[in-house]
Amino acid sequence: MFHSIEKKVSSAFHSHIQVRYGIDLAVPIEQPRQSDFGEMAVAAAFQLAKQLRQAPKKIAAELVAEIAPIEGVAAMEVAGNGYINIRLDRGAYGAALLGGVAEETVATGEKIIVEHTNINPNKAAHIGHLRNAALGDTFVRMLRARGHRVEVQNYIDNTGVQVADVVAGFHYLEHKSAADVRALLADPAVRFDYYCWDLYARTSSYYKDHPESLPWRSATLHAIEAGEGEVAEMAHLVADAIVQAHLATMLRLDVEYDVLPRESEILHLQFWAAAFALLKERKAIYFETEGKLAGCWVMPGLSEEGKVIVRGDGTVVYTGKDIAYQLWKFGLLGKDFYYRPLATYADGRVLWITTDEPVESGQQFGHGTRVYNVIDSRQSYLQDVVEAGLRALGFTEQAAQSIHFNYEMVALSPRCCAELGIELSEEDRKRPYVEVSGRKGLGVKADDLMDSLIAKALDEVVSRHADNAAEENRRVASQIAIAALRYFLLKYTRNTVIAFDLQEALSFEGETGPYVQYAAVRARNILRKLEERGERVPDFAEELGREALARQLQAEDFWQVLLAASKADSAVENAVTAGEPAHVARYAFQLAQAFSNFYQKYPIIHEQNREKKVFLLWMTDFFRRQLERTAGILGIQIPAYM
RNA sequence: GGGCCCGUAGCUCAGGUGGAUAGAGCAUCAGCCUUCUAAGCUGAGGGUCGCUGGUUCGAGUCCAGCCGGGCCUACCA
Repeated sequence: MFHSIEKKVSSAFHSHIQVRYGIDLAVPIEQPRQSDFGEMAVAAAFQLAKQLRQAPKKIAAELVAEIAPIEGVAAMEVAGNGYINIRLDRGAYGAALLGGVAEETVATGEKIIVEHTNINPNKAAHIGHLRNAALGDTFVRMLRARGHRVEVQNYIDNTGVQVADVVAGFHYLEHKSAADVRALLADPAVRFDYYCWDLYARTSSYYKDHPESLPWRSATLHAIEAGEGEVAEMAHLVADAIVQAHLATMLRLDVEYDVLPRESEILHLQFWAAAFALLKERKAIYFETEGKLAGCWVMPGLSEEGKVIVRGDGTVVYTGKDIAYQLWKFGLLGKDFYYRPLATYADGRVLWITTDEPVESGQQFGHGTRVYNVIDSRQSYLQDVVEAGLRALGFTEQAAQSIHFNYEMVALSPRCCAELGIELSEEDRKRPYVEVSGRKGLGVKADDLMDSLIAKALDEVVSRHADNAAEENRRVASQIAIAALRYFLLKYTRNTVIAFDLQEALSFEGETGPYVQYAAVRARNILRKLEERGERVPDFAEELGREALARQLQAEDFWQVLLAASKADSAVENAVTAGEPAHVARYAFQLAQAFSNFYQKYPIIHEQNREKKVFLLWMTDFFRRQLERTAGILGIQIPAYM
């Protein structure tokens, strides 16, 4: 609602300025500094002042006097040195909200692909992966809330070095066969993703201490790329099992996907071969014959020595396969995967996975017009290489639509490491924070963190609702824990390094997910209590006319609170434009805060005046809906009680 | 050496394309539960927006140069 008036005001000013002064000026709508200045502010007079060489104040006065009335706007006034403050017609605004005037969405034909999570399937997920998934999933929800068509892809790098290292660990260090790995998988006492977590760290450190063993890696990679034999079979076992573990972990956070494109198919279905041929043909890469990169295919330009795409031993680096994948996402490769269903989510949506066996699934994925790759900032260089690859192939438009949705890493503070019993080197102890490293086995596992959060939440829930069924309490505790975790991961803007702090992550008070949930639960309780007392929730449209609304909304408190609640669409739209899920989180918190205030200050059920009571109930209901919707965009559920 | 990012209250962080008196949470202190759930609310203290210049009517925000920190610059991702 607020958003559509904003747009109306902006375009009214834009066209008036165009006609009156012949200037094409984008007119942003600002928030006045103080709420008693009005609901919107326009600073266009300052911009015009430069071009017209007149005082801003004079121009502002002219604009206010000459512009035609705008629907929904009650008054405009010049303030300060040339601000134009705008006051809305409160009764009309309330009536429109009550009438449920539909918010227009931006339905374009565009298909947006968001790739996120993308964890190497060789070990349990850690806190850093959770940030990726929370950001990606929330951004998807934001886009969908604005009416965009979005496809969620989670790329599975099942033929890369990281999988190879775990397989090499099984094969060379533990002398295990495929049958042994199978037995391990079947053993209920073994948590396979945790087992691999340790094995991966062990193998990595073995390579470090015994560089002469590095040929193991190359041999393993070759075997995996060839796709045949014992080693390749082990790689499949490991990757498939870990993918299942990751999906389960992410599902705890309500993160779901549409399709899992796998790197093995990129190789087997000759995606890479096709991309390789294209890269060679268009001279985007060259074969190095001398120097230390002799024998490699190299893409020049981005760093001093160029980026190796094909190694001296003939295997492809991840970035090479990523170029092929990126081409496919845009439908530029002229090749396609086959798909088979992997799982069905609770709402009936099917998760598909790629396969190299020709099957007619009737599914089509890819062919996006815009692609967001949710990948941490450390990989900016690699993402630049992928983009440069597209450009070198002549796909400049698609290169421009390839968006690296980057974010800073999650790190651990030395204090946090101490609390978690993680030993640090002398050097690391002096740092402000230490990188999470799967290679070093250094990090907080996602499932462990969620378990701690749930245990803590359960304590709180049981202390308040000891009488409720244990199962109910567990469900509520889990919803609270997930809300706390998602909010914690989302409240930082993308380019802030999160120095993970256990105390802060475990907090359920202040600016947290549970605070938002609590406000929504209270709003629901009011409506529930009303019915428990034998009263009915009124027919708001019936009882609250425009005059009544105008009367009630004269109270500044009520008006401000309603205004805040009505800005959900505006907040989400701005957050989409900024590419910043943190903005939605902040809005949700502010909304909850406004309601908590309102709740504290005004008894609703006990209000004696009928009109006021109905009005307060309507406000409560409207708040509840907006809060639930916004929380939903953050992937936060509202528990039945708290 | 080159590229990207960060520096704002004791701590952790927000501060749309420059604009009105720099904000929030935590922590600290003082209050509020016989009244819709205290995971809450009210109030207080707390700031040289890293430093120095520049652009401008106006700079936390833009530009330059410093200082401090992080990441990348791999035939790992």
